[in-house]
Amino acid sequence: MSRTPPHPSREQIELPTVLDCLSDPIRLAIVYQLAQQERVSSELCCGDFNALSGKSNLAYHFAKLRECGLMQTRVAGTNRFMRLRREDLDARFPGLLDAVITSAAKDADRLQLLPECEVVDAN
Amino acid sequence: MSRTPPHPSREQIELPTVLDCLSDPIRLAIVYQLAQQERVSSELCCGDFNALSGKSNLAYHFAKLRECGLMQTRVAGTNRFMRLRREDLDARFPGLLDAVITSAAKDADRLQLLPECEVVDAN
DNA sequence: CCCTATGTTCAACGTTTATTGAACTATCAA
DNA sequence: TTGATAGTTCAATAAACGTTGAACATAGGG
Repeated sequence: MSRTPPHPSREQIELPTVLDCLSDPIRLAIVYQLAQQERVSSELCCGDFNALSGKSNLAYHFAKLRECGLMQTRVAGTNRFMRLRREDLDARFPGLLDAVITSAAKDADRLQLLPECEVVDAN
Repeated sequence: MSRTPPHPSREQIELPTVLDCLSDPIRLAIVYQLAQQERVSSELCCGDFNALSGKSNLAYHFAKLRECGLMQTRVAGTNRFMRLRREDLDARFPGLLDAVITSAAKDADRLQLLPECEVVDAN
């Protein structure tokens, strides 16, 4: 349980897989929360998402997000820290991640996302 | 079989549903093809997608695309003409559709999309 | 060393999904 | 009216998906 799990290379990241990953409400909430955390340029660990679902269900969604290339997992002691693969995603699919985050932010209440911070555009 | 099928209103269009719809390779190809057609400001009918799959399978995907709000279906005689709901989508999710189309265009060969026209950015 | 905290893995389950072919409906043209 | 064309609907099937709880692995603190 201590080794870094496998990640796809930048070129292996596929559009349909990424979209499918983002289409699940729980995973979208995870990505949204990671995007908020980007502003503080820091990572989050599994426990920070406990509000979203049970531990084992979250582990399932974390694996999907990692395998599709949306996020990086770093193992540190008994914790796993994760962050968005912003650079790789922007290189492969320019503007996509930002459009998704912005759209999610607009619908934050409908999607039951944490308000967390102020949002760019009011509508 | 002659009445216009139901479409969601602009406000009823949901982000996860749209992303899920776009995550299927056949539906992504349909949307991509409709986006190419936008340049000629014209519509396409079901038969124009016969290269992608069988008729009944296409009808299934058309229904999904319509129900999630990605496209409009107009009935004319024995034909159904469709177009992207560009305005509604841009209003709800600014930049999202363009980012998806651009990303798909970059991966056109990998996604087995028709080359159709020239593409904005080479990479 | 034990105990606790953090996460993963596994088997089980019920649900949804994409795909098929056959049957059907509707429109148009001869 | 007959036939062809365009597309939908239905039932069936196999695969994938999300969720659960129990068992497991690992690391750190007393």
